[in-house]
Amino acid sequence: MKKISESAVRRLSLYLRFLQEADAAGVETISSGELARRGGATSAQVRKDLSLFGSFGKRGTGYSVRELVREIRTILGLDRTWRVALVGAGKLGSALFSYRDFEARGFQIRAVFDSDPGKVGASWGGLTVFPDEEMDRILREEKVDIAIVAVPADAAQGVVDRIVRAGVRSILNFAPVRLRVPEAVTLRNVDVTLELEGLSFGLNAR
Amino acid sequence: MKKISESAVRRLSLYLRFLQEADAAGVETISSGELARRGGATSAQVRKDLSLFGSFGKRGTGYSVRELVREIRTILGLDRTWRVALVGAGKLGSALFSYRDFEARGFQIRAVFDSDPGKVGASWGGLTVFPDEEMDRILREEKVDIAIVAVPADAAQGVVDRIVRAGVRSILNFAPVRLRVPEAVTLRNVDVTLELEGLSFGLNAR
DNA sequence: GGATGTGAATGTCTTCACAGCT
DNA sequence: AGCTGTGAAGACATTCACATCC
Repeated sequence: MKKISESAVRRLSLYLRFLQEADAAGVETISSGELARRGGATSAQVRKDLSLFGSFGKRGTGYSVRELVREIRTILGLDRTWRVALVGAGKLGSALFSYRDFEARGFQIRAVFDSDPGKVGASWGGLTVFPDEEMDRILREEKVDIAIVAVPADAAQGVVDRIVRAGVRSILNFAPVRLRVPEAVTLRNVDVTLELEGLSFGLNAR
Repeated sequence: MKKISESAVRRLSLYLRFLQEADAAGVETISSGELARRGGATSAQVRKDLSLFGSFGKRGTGYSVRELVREIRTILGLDRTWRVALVGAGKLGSALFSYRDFEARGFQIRAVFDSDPGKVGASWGGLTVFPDEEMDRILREEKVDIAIVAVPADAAQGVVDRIVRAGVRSILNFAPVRLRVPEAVTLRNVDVTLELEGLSFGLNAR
């Protein structure tokens, strides 16, 4: 299969969001132009992105909203649920945990971990917070697909090493640090400081 | 001046992080190769990125860590403090507020807002949480440079419109929604759902 | 000798523009 | 006539490779 760029995947997610709104609003058909307007792209871009995966439109008419929703969900792997673990039960972890939009999109949090004995044993919406030492066992038992890392920067690499050893292949990291993972593991970073510094650059350059 | 890509700016931030660690560890000189290894790039990339802004190295030797830290800080606008407002005093807002690493990097939170009367009036580390209605006045009084939006998706566009009207030109948005802002305003998005969906795509494609 | 700075070459992503289908 | 699907062109970003300087 062709190599798909990260930005193309990101745009597909955005298209999907808008398409789901449109579907809920009863819209049946949509053109690449309309989709582009709301997805933050050009119409050619939309068509190119979709054409990477197939021919979903009708010439002269556009795309069936319903059908395109189904197609993109399949492409992105959102036609199933993913089993997620949250590592780090601090303020950020808590905010992520209670952000129930994930659940709605098929990301189920199955386990929560923390290294702080003061937090271990607490009950989080039916889940018990487990100590880091139990990670290997539980990640395997729960067949976790994706781990979210929300620990301080200096603890992140150790945590990630554990996660990798437990066989988890996808990691979303919130710690502001560059982590090393094996080739076979996919790592994404959400780095708020980096974003702020980007804004700083933009403000500075005027 | 040349146009600088967003990814180049992001890499500069990463280089800076490592350089500051190295500086703290007493390292005086560093080569593009070493910097690349830790910054997640190639040596040619490092040199190219830096050359966009000047010639900071010595041939045969490398770069002075101390000097390069100073240069990159200047380039990114981190040689000053930026005045930040936080809009949304929910769990995410609270997590961001207590994340004191921002402060250390020159991003000072000067005001907090929320639309919930139950939260308005609370004291957050010396700051009073103000109602949305006061945003226009306070953003101007406090000369806020950057607004962080941490409100639910359906409230985000309204909040952003207010922020823009108050003259703030840089916004970091955490709501999972595509916002419209005028050309002159810089908007960055941190969209956790999008990142998870990206990981889903990666897992799915095997 | 060793590492920078940078044109040239390569690779990747986006936009153009139009043939082809409905 | 209208809108998709897609090669070709163009823009942009990365990597190569080497002359240049410390």
